[in-house]
Amino acid sequence: MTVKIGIADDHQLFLKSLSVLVNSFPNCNVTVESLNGKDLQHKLELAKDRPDILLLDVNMPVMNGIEAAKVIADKYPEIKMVALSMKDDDTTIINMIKSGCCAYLLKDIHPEELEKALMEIYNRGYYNADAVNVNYRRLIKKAHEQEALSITEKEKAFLKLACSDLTYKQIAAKLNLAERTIDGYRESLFIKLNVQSRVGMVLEGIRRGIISLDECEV
Amino acid sequence: MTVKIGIADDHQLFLKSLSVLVNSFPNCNVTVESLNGKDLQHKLELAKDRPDILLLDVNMPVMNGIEAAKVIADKYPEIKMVALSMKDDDTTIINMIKSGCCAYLLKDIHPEELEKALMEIYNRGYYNADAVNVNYRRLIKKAHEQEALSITEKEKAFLKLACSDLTYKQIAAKLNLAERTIDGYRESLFIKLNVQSRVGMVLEGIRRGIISLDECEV
DNA sequence: CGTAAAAAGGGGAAAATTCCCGGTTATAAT
DNA sequence: ATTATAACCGGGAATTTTCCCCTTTTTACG
Repeated sequence: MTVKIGIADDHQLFLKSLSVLVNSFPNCNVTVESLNGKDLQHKLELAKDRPDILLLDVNMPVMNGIEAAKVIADKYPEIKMVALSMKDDDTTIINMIKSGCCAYLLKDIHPEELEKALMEIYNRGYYNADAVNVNYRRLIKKAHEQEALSITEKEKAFLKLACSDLTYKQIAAKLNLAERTIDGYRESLFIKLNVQSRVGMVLEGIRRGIISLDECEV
Repeated sequence: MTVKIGIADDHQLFLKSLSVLVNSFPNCNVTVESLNGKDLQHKLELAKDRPDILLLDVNMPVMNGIEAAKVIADKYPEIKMVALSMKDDDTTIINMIKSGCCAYLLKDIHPEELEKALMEIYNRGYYNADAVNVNYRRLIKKAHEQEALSITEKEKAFLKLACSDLTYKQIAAKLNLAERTIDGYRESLFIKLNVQSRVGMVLEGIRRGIISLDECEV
Protein backbone atom coordinates (compact mmCIF):
# COMPACT_ATOMS: atom_id res chain seq x y z
CA MET A 1 0.00 0.00 0.00
CA THR A 2 1.32 3.43 -0.89
CA VAL A 3 -0.32 6.68 0.14
CA LYS A 4 0.21 9.48 -2.36
CA ILE A 5 0.97 12.79 -0.65
CA GLY A 6 0.85 16.34 -1.99
CA ILE A 7 2.58 19.21 -0.18
CA ALA A 8 2.10 22.97 -0.50
CA ASP A 9 4.34 25.38 1.37
CA ASP A 10 5.81 28.69 0.33
CA HIS A 11 9.13 28.08 2.05
CA GLN A 12 11.03 26.08 -0.48
CA LEU A 13 13.51 24.75 2.03
CA PHE A 14 10.76 23.43 4.27
CA LEU A 15 8.82 22.08 1.30
CA LYS A 16 11.76 20.10 0.01
CA SER A 17 12.85 18.97 3.47
CA LEU A 18 9.38 17.81 4.37
CA SER A 19 9.15 16.05 1.05
CA VAL A 20 12.32 14.10 1.77
CA LEU A 21 11.03 13.25 5.23
CA VAL A 22 7.62 12.09 4.07
CA ASN A 23 9.21 10.01 1.33
CA SER A 24 11.21 8.29 4.03
CA PHE A 25 7.97 7.01 5.59
CA PRO A 26 7.55 3.39 4.39
CA ASN A 27 4.01 3.80 3.06
CA CYS A 28 4.15 7.34 1.73
CA ASN A 29 5.15 8.87 -1.55
CA VAL A 30 5.17 12.57 -2.34
CA THR A 31 3.72 13.07 -5.80
CA VAL A 32 3.00 16.81 -5.84
CA GLU A 33 4.97 19.78 -4.50
CA SER A 34 3.83 23.41 -4.69
CA LEU A 35 4.88 26.81 -3.42
CA ASN A 36 1.33 28.22 -3.27
CA GLY A 37 -2.33 27.34 -3.59
CA LYS A 38 -2.69 28.58 -7.15
CA ASP A 39 0.18 26.46 -8.40
CA LEU A 40 -1.11 23.46 -6.45
CA GLN A 41 -4.50 23.76 -8.11
CA HIS A 42 -2.86 23.90 -11.49
CA LYS A 43 -0.78 20.82 -10.79
CA LEU A 44 -3.82 18.90 -9.55
CA GLU A 45 -5.65 19.68 -12.77
CA LEU A 46 -2.85 18.30 -14.90
CA ALA A 47 -2.10 15.28 -12.74
CA LYS A 48 -3.58 12.03 -13.94
CA ASP A 49 -2.87 10.36 -10.63
CA ARG A 50 -3.96 12.70 -7.84
CA PRO A 51 -2.66 12.57 -4.25
CA ASP A 52 -4.70 10.90 -1.53
CA ILE A 53 -3.75 13.47 1.08
CA LEU A 54 -2.66 17.09 0.81
CA LEU A 55 -0.52 18.84 3.40
CA LEU A 56 -1.46 22.51 3.17
CA ASP A 57 0.47 25.36 4.70
CA VAL A 58 -1.91 28.03 5.96
CA ASN A 59 0.16 31.10 5.16
CA MET A 60 1.17 31.28 1.54
CA PRO A 61 1.43 34.12 -0.96
CA VAL A 62 -0.67 34.31 -4.14
CA MET A 63 -3.27 31.90 -2.73
CA ASN A 64 -3.22 30.88 0.90
CA GLY A 65 -4.21 27.58 2.44
CA ILE A 66 -7.73 28.63 3.33
CA GLU A 67 -8.68 29.70 -0.17
CA ALA A 68 -6.88 26.73 -1.69
CA ALA A 69 -8.68 24.29 0.61
CA LYS A 70 -12.08 25.67 -0.34
CA VAL A 71 -11.46 25.28 -4.07
CA ILE A 72 -9.93 21.83 -3.75
CA ALA A 73 -12.65 20.54 -1.42
CA ASP A 74 -15.18 21.63 -4.00
CA LYS A 75 -13.39 20.21 -7.02
CA TYR A 76 -11.84 17.05 -5.62
CA PRO A 77 -13.91 15.95 -2.61
CA GLU A 78 -12.09 12.62 -2.51
CA ILE A 79 -8.80 14.29 -1.56
CA LYS A 80 -8.23 14.57 2.18
CA MET A 81 -6.61 17.79 3.32
CA VAL A 82 -4.44 18.49 6.35
CA ALA A 83 -3.71 22.04 7.48
CA LEU A 84 -0.14 22.72 8.56
CA SER A 85 0.57 25.84 10.54
CA MET A 86 3.04 27.45 12.90
CA LYS A 87 0.59 28.79 15.42
CA ASP A 88 -2.55 27.37 16.94
CA ASP A 89 -4.62 30.49 16.43
CA ASP A 90 -8.31 29.82 17.03
CA THR A 91 -9.55 31.72 14.01
CA THR A 92 -7.13 30.01 11.67
CA ILE A 93 -8.06 26.56 12.90
CA ILE A 94 -11.74 27.36 12.47
CA ASN A 95 -11.20 28.66 8.98
CA MET A 96 -9.20 25.68 7.85
CA ILE A 97 -11.66 23.16 9.32
CA LYS A 98 -14.53 25.07 7.74
CA SER A 99 -12.70 25.06 4.43
CA GLY A 100 -12.73 21.28 4.42
CA CYS A 101 -9.55 20.18 6.15
CA CYS A 102 -9.91 16.99 8.15
CA ALA A 103 -7.01 17.74 10.45
CA TYR A 104 -4.95 20.63 11.75
CA LEU A 105 -1.33 20.01 12.65
CA LEU A 106 1.25 22.35 14.11
CA LYS A 107 4.67 22.56 12.53
CA ASP A 108 6.33 21.64 15.77
CA ILE A 109 4.91 18.13 15.90
CA HIS A 110 7.23 15.18 15.89
CA PRO A 111 7.74 13.42 12.54
CA GLU A 112 6.35 10.22 13.99
CA GLU A 113 3.09 11.97 14.80
CA LEU A 114 2.87 13.22 11.24
CA GLU A 115 3.31 9.68 9.97
CA LYS A 116 0.69 8.42 12.40
CA ALA A 117 -1.69 11.21 11.34
CA LEU A 118 -1.25 10.49 7.65
CA MET A 119 -1.94 6.79 8.20
CA GLU A 120 -5.01 7.43 10.32
CA ILE A 121 -6.41 9.90 7.83
CA TYR A 122 -5.86 7.46 5.01
CA ASN A 123 -7.50 4.62 6.90
CA ARG A 124 -10.18 6.31 8.98
CA GLY A 125 -10.61 9.69 7.33
CA TYR A 126 -9.71 11.91 10.24
CA TYR A 127 -7.15 12.71 12.90
CA ASN A 128 -7.27 15.01 15.87
CA ALA A 129 -4.01 16.32 17.23
CA ASP A 130 -4.10 16.50 21.00
CA ALA A 131 -2.33 19.85 20.96
CA VAL A 132 -5.01 21.48 18.86
CA ASN A 133 -8.12 19.63 19.88
CA VAL A 134 -7.99 20.74 23.51
CA ASN A 135 -11.40 22.38 23.61
CA TYR A 136 -13.26 21.88 20.41
CA ARG A 137 -16.54 23.20 21.77
CA ARG A 138 -14.97 26.56 22.53
CA LEU A 139 -13.78 26.72 18.94
CA ILE A 140 -17.24 26.03 17.57
CA LYS A 141 -18.67 28.78 19.77
CA LYS A 142 -16.05 31.16 18.50
CA ALA A 143 -16.81 30.16 14.92
CA HIS A 144 -20.42 31.26 15.38
CA GLU A 145 -19.33 34.59 16.85
CA GLN A 146 -17.04 35.04 13.87
CA GLU A 147 -19.94 34.26 11.54
CA ALA A 148 -21.95 37.17 12.89
CA LEU A 149 -19.14 39.55 12.11
CA SER A 150 -18.61 39.57 8.36
CA ILE A 151 -16.24 42.44 7.81
CA THR A 152 -16.83 44.07 4.44
CA GLU A 153 -14.15 44.66 1.84
CA LYS A 154 -14.30 48.41 2.37
CA GLU A 155 -13.87 48.02 6.09
CA LYS A 156 -10.95 45.72 5.46
CA ALA A 157 -9.32 48.22 3.10
CA PHE A 158 -9.72 50.90 5.73
CA LEU A 159 -8.42 48.64 8.48
CA LYS A 160 -5.33 47.91 6.44
CA LEU A 161 -4.61 51.64 6.13
CA ALA A 162 -5.46 52.25 9.79
CA CYS A 163 -2.58 49.87 10.48
CA SER A 164 -0.10 52.67 9.87
CA ASP A 165 1.21 55.99 11.10
CA LEU A 166 -1.41 57.89 9.05
CA THR A 167 -4.24 59.99 10.49
CA TYR A 168 -7.83 59.27 9.52
CA LYS A 169 -7.78 62.41 7.40
CA GLN A 170 -4.86 61.06 5.40
CA ILE A 171 -6.51 57.66 5.11
CA ALA A 172 -9.71 59.29 3.82
CA ALA A 173 -7.66 61.12 1.20
CA LYS A 174 -5.99 57.89 0.14
CA LEU A 175 -9.36 56.19 -0.30
CA ASN A 176 -10.98 59.25 -1.88
CA LEU A 177 -13.71 59.28 0.73
CA ALA A 178 -15.01 61.83 3.22
CA GLU A 179 -13.61 61.70 6.73
CA ARG A 180 -17.06 60.94 8.00
CA THR A 181 -17.29 57.83 5.84
CA ILE A 182 -14.04 56.54 7.21
CA ASP A 183 -15.44 57.26 10.64
CA GLY A 184 -18.39 55.06 9.80
CA TYR A 185 -16.10 52.14 8.99
CA ARG A 186 -14.23 52.76 12.19
CA GLU A 187 -17.45 52.80 14.18
CA SER A 188 -18.73 49.50 12.84
CA LEU A 189 -15.34 47.87 13.21
CA PHE A 190 -15.19 48.98 16.85
CA ILE A 191 -18.50 47.22 17.46
CA LYS A 192 -17.63 44.11 15.46
CA LEU A 193 -14.21 43.74 17.06
CA ASN A 194 -15.40 44.89 20.47
CA VAL A 195 -12.73 47.55 21.03
CA GLN A 196 -12.62 51.18 22.16
CA SER A 197 -9.57 52.56 20.38
CA ARG A 198 -7.71 52.57 17.11
CA VAL A 199 -4.79 50.65 18.61
CA GLY A 200 -7.20 48.03 19.90
CA MET A 201 -8.86 47.81 16.51
CA VAL A 202 -5.58 47.34 14.67
CA LEU A 203 -4.23 44.75 17.09
CA GLU A 204 -7.49 42.82 17.21
CA GLY A 205 -7.61 42.91 13.41
CA ILE A 206 -4.15 41.41 13.26
CA ARG A 207 -4.92 38.86 15.95
CA ARG A 208 -8.05 37.69 14.15
CA GLY A 209 -6.22 37.44 10.88
CA ILE A 210 -8.35 40.05 9.13
CA ILE A 211 -5.14 41.86 8.27
CA SER A 212 -1.61 40.59 8.57
CA LEU A 213 1.26 42.40 10.20
CA ASP A 214 3.51 42.32 7.17
CA GLU A 215 0.99 43.96 4.88
CA CYS A 216 0.70 47.05 7.06
CA GLU A 217 3.21 49.69 6.13
CA VAL A 218 4.33 51.15 9.45
CA MET B 1 35.64 15.19 3.70
CA THR B 2 32.59 15.47 5.92
CA VAL B 3 31.19 18.72 7.25
CA LYS B 4 29.53 18.36 10.64
CA ILE B 5 26.29 20.36 10.87
CA GLY B 6 24.27 21.43 13.88
CA ILE B 7 20.66 22.59 13.54
CA ALA B 8 18.48 24.56 15.95
CA ASP B 9 14.82 25.22 15.17
CA ASP B 10 11.81 25.25 17.43
CA HIS B 11 9.53 23.58 14.88
CA GLN B 12 10.26 19.95 15.35
CA LEU B 13 8.85 18.93 12.01
CA PHE B 14 11.06 21.41 10.19
CA LEU B 15 14.06 20.50 12.33
CA LYS B 16 13.74 16.80 11.56
CA SER B 17 12.91 17.39 7.90
CA LEU B 18 15.85 19.71 7.42
CA SER B 19 18.05 17.21 9.20
CA VAL B 20 17.05 14.47 6.75
CA LEU B 21 17.65 16.84 3.85
CA VAL B 22 21.08 17.99 5.03
CA ASN B 23 22.10 14.40 5.68
CA SER B 24 21.26 13.67 2.07
CA PHE B 25 23.96 16.12 0.96
CA PRO B 26 27.02 14.01 0.08
CA ASN B 27 29.49 15.94 2.27
CA CYS B 28 27.28 16.83 5.20
CA ASN B 29 26.37 15.09 8.40
CA VAL B 30 23.99 16.43 11.04
CA THR B 31 25.52 15.81 14.44
CA VAL B 32 23.43 18.08 16.68
CA GLU B 33 19.72 18.89 16.72
CA SER B 34 18.05 21.33 19.10
CA LEU B 35 14.68 22.95 19.66
CA ASN B 36 16.08 26.15 21.19
CA GLY B 37 19.26 28.07 21.90
CA LYS B 38 19.55 26.98 25.53
CA ASP B 39 19.36 23.32 24.66
CA LEU B 40 21.81 23.80 21.80
CA GLN B 41 24.33 25.38 24.16
CA HIS B 42 23.96 22.50 26.52
CA LYS B 43 24.50 19.94 23.77
CA LEU B 44 27.56 21.78 22.50
CA GLU B 45 29.09 21.67 25.95
CA LEU B 46 28.66 17.92 26.22
CA ALA B 47 29.69 17.12 22.66
CA LYS B 48 33.24 15.90 22.25
CA ASP B 49 33.10 16.42 18.49
CA ARG B 50 31.51 19.81 17.81
CA PRO B 51 29.81 20.81 14.55
CA ASP B 52 31.69 22.86 11.96
CA ILE B 53 28.61 24.86 11.03
CA LEU B 54 25.43 25.71 12.93
CA LEU B 55 22.11 26.49 11.25
CA LEU B 56 20.30 28.79 13.67
CA ASP B 57 16.64 29.69 13.47
CA VAL B 58 16.10 33.30 14.51
CA ASN B 59 12.78 32.92 16.30
CA MET B 60 12.90 30.35 19.05
CA PRO B 61 11.38 30.18 22.53
CA VAL B 62 13.48 30.01 25.70
CA MET B 63 16.54 31.40 23.94
CA ASN B 64 16.29 32.83 20.45
CA GLY B 65 18.84 32.76 17.68
CA ILE B 66 20.30 36.18 18.42
CA GLU B 67 21.09 35.44 22.05
CA ALA B 68 22.30 31.94 21.20
CA ALA B 69 24.62 33.25 18.48
CA LYS B 70 26.23 35.74 20.85
CA VAL B 71 27.00 33.11 23.47
CA ILE B 72 28.24 30.55 20.97
CA ALA B 73 30.41 33.05 19.08
CA ASP B 74 32.03 33.92 22.37
CA LYS B 75 32.55 30.36 23.58
CA TYR B 76 33.31 28.53 20.36
CA PRO B 77 34.74 31.04 17.90
CA GLU B 78 35.76 28.25 15.53
CA ILE B 79 32.14 27.30 14.85
CA LYS B 80 30.61 29.08 11.85
CA MET B 81 27.01 30.14 12.28
CA VAL B 82 24.29 30.61 9.68
CA ALA B 83 21.08 32.45 10.52
CA LEU B 84 17.91 30.89 9.11
CA SER B 85 14.79 33.00 9.04
CA MET B 86 11.42 33.38 7.37
CA LYS B 87 11.54 37.06 6.70
CA ASP B 88 14.30 39.37 5.50
CA ASP B 89 13.67 42.03 8.10
CA ASP B 90 16.49 44.57 8.20
CA THR B 91 16.74 44.71 11.95
CA THR B 92 16.86 40.95 12.31
CA ILE B 93 19.57 40.58 9.71
CA ILE B 94 21.61 43.27 11.41
CA ASN B 95 21.22 41.63 14.79
CA MET B 96 22.21 38.20 13.56
CA ILE B 97 25.25 39.47 11.65
CA LYS B 98 26.27 41.51 14.68
CA SER B 99 25.88 38.44 16.87
CA GLY B 100 28.49 36.63 14.83
CA CYS B 101 26.66 34.84 12.04
CA CYS B 102 28.61 34.64 8.82
CA ALA B 103 25.52 34.25 6.64
CA TYR B 104 21.82 34.93 6.65
CA LEU B 105 19.56 32.63 4.67
CA LEU B 106 15.84 32.78 4.11
CA LYS B 107 13.76 29.68 4.63
CA ASP B 108 12.43 29.84 1.14
CA ILE B 109 15.78 29.20 -0.51
CA HIS B 110 16.26 26.17 -2.70
CA PRO B 111 17.95 23.15 -1.08
CA GLU B 112 20.75 23.36 -3.63
CA GLU B 113 21.54 26.88 -2.50
CA LEU B 114 21.72 25.69 1.09
CA GLU B 115 24.18 22.99 0.08
CA LYS B 116 26.23 25.52 -1.89
CA ALA B 117 26.18 27.93 1.06
CA LEU B 118 27.31 25.25 3.52
CA MET B 119 30.19 24.26 1.25
CA GLU B 120 31.31 27.84 0.69
CA ILE B 121 31.18 28.63 4.36
CA TYR B 122 33.20 25.55 5.18
CA ASN B 123 35.81 26.34 2.53
CA ARG B 124 35.94 30.12 2.46
CA GLY B 125 34.32 31.15 5.71
CA TYR B 126 31.44 33.17 4.37
CA TYR B 127 28.50 33.21 2.00
CA ASN B 128 26.25 36.04 0.91
CA ALA B 129 22.80 35.16 -0.30
CA ASP B 130 21.82 37.38 -3.20
CA ALA B 131 18.32 37.76 -1.83
CA VAL B 132 19.55 39.25 1.40
CA ASN B 133 22.71 41.02 0.38
CA VAL B 134 20.99 43.44 -1.98
CA ASN B 135 22.18 46.60 -0.28
CA TYR B 136 24.54 45.88 2.49
CA ARG B 137 25.60 49.50 2.94
CA ARG B 138 22.03 50.51 3.74
CA LEU B 139 21.95 47.82 6.43
CA ILE B 140 25.14 49.10 8.03
CA LYS B 141 23.71 52.61 8.07
CA LYS B 142 20.57 51.32 9.73
CA ALA B 143 22.63 49.41 12.27
CA HIS B 144 24.25 52.66 13.40
CA GLU B 145 20.88 54.36 13.70
CA GLN B 146 19.71 51.43 15.78
CA GLU B 147 22.73 51.80 18.04
CA ALA B 148 21.75 55.36 18.96
CA LEU B 149 18.33 54.22 20.17
CA SER B 150 18.65 52.23 23.38
CA ILE B 151 15.11 51.98 24.65
CA THR B 152 14.98 51.95 28.45
CA GLU B 153 13.20 49.33 30.53
CA LYS B 154 10.56 51.83 31.65
CA GLU B 155 9.84 52.83 28.08
CA LYS B 156 9.59 49.18 27.15
CA ALA B 157 7.16 48.51 29.99
CA PHE B 158 5.04 51.43 28.83
CA LEU B 159 5.24 50.33 25.20
CA LYS B 160 4.01 46.90 26.15
CA LEU B 161 0.95 48.40 27.82
CA ALA B 162 0.44 50.87 24.97
CA CYS B 163 0.02 47.76 22.85
CA SER B 164 -3.55 47.38 24.09
CA ASP B 165 -7.01 48.90 24.12
CA LEU B 166 -6.19 51.01 27.20
CA THR B 167 -5.99 54.82 27.31
CA TYR B 168 -2.83 56.50 28.55
CA LYS B 169 -4.70 57.40 31.73
CA GLN B 170 -5.40 53.73 32.40
CA ILE B 171 -1.82 52.82 31.58
CA ALA B 172 -0.55 55.47 34.00
CA ALA B 173 -2.78 53.98 36.71
CA LYS B 174 -1.44 50.50 35.99
CA LEU B 175 2.15 51.71 36.31
CA ASN B 176 1.38 53.94 39.31
CA LEU B 177 2.75 56.98 37.51
CA ALA B 178 1.39 60.39 36.60
CA GLU B 179 -0.13 60.79 33.15
CA ARG B 180 2.54 63.32 32.36
CA THR B 181 5.29 60.81 33.05
CA ILE B 182 3.73 58.33 30.67
CA ASP B 183 3.57 61.16 28.19
CA GLY B 184 7.31 61.62 28.57
CA TYR B 185 7.94 57.98 27.66
CA ARG B 186 5.64 58.36 24.70
CA GLU B 187 7.44 61.48 23.55
CA SER B 188 10.88 59.92 23.62
CA LEU B 189 9.65 56.74 21.97
CA PHE B 190 8.09 58.80 19.16
CA ILE B 191 11.48 60.36 18.51
CA LYS B 192 13.44 57.13 18.85
CA LEU B 193 11.08 55.18 16.62
CA ASN B 194 10.45 58.09 14.27
CA VAL B 195 6.65 57.96 14.39
CA GLN B 196 3.81 60.45 14.85
CA SER B 197 1.07 58.35 16.43
CA ARG B 198 0.41 55.68 19.01
CA VAL B 199 -0.53 53.14 16.33
CA GLY B 200 2.74 53.85 14.53
CA MET B 201 4.67 53.50 17.77
CA VAL B 202 3.09 50.16 18.63
CA LEU B 203 3.53 48.72 15.13
CA GLU B 204 7.11 49.95 14.85
CA GLY B 205 7.83 48.52 18.28
CA ILE B 206 6.54 45.16 17.15
CA ARG B 207 8.36 45.35 13.83
CA ARG B 208 11.66 46.13 15.52
CA GLY B 209 11.21 43.33 17.99
CA ILE B 210 11.13 45.61 21.05
CA ILE B 211 7.82 44.03 21.96
CA SER B 212 6.23 40.94 20.49
CA LEU B 213 2.68 40.66 19.28
CA ASP B 214 1.76 37.76 21.54
CA GLU B 215 2.78 39.53 24.73
CA CYS B 216 0.41 42.42 24.13
CA GLU B 217 -3.00 41.77 25.58
CA VAL B 218 -5.42 43.17 23.04
C1' DC C 1 29.81 66.99 49.13
C1' DG C 2 28.40 69.28 45.07
C1' DT C 3 26.88 69.31 40.59
C1' DA C 4 25.37 67.60 36.26
C1' DA C 5 22.23 64.59 34.09
C1' DA C 6 18.22 61.96 33.98
C1' DA C 7 13.63 60.96 35.42
C1' DA C 8 9.16 62.47 36.96
C1' DG C 9 5.70 65.64 36.87
C1' DG C 10 2.44 70.39 36.33
C1' DG C 11 -0.37 72.96 33.23
C1' DG C 12 -2.27 74.24 29.05
C1' DA C 13 -3.33 74.30 24.13
C1' DA C 14 -3.77 72.29 19.49
C1' DA C 15 -4.83 68.31 16.97
C1' DA C 16 -6.79 63.81 16.47
C1' DT C 17 -9.94 60.50 17.92
C1' DT C 18 -14.33 59.03 19.47
C1' DC C 19 -19.26 59.48 19.63
C1' DC C 20 -23.86 60.75 18.24
C1' DC C 21 -27.46 63.66 16.03
C1' DG C 22 -29.08 63.62 11.59
C1' DG C 23 -29.69 63.56 5.90
C1' DT C 24 -28.74 62.08 1.13
C1' DT C 25 -27.75 58.84 -2.47
C1' DA C 26 -27.22 54.29 -4.51
C1' DT C 27 -28.89 49.50 -4.82
C1' DA C 28 -31.87 45.85 -4.74
C1' DA C 29 -35.98 43.45 -4.00
C1' DT C 30 -41.13 43.12 -4.19
C1' DA D 1 -42.82 52.31 -8.76
C1' DT D 2 -41.95 51.96 -4.06
C1' DT D 3 -39.89 50.51 -0.27
C1' DA D 4 -36.24 48.59 2.29
C1' DT D 5 -31.41 48.58 3.04
C1' DA D 6 -27.02 49.86 3.04
C1' DA D 7 -23.40 53.01 1.89
C1' DC D 8 -21.97 57.70 2.18
C1' DC D 9 -21.66 62.04 4.35
C1' DG D 10 -22.36 66.88 7.37
C1' DG D 11 -21.58 68.85 11.75
C1' DG D 12 -20.77 69.32 16.49
C1' DA D 13 -19.24 67.91 21.09
C1' DA D 14 -16.59 65.10 24.45
C1' DT D 15 -12.55 62.67 25.12
C1' DT D 16 -7.93 61.36 24.07
C1' DT D 17 -3.75 62.16 22.04
C1' DT D 18 -0.04 65.06 20.91
C1' DC D 19 2.98 68.82 21.79
C1' DC D 20 5.56 72.32 24.37
C1' DC D 21 6.42 75.57 28.04
C1' DC D 22 8.46 74.74 32.72
C1' DT D 23 9.81 72.90 37.93
C1' DT D 24 10.93 69.35 41.21
C1' DT D 25 12.96 64.99 42.43
C1' DT D 26 16.08 61.37 41.88
C1' DT D 27 20.26 59.41 40.33
C1' DA D 28 25.11 59.27 39.05
C1' DC D 29 29.67 60.49 39.53
C1' DG D 30 34.01 63.14 40.12
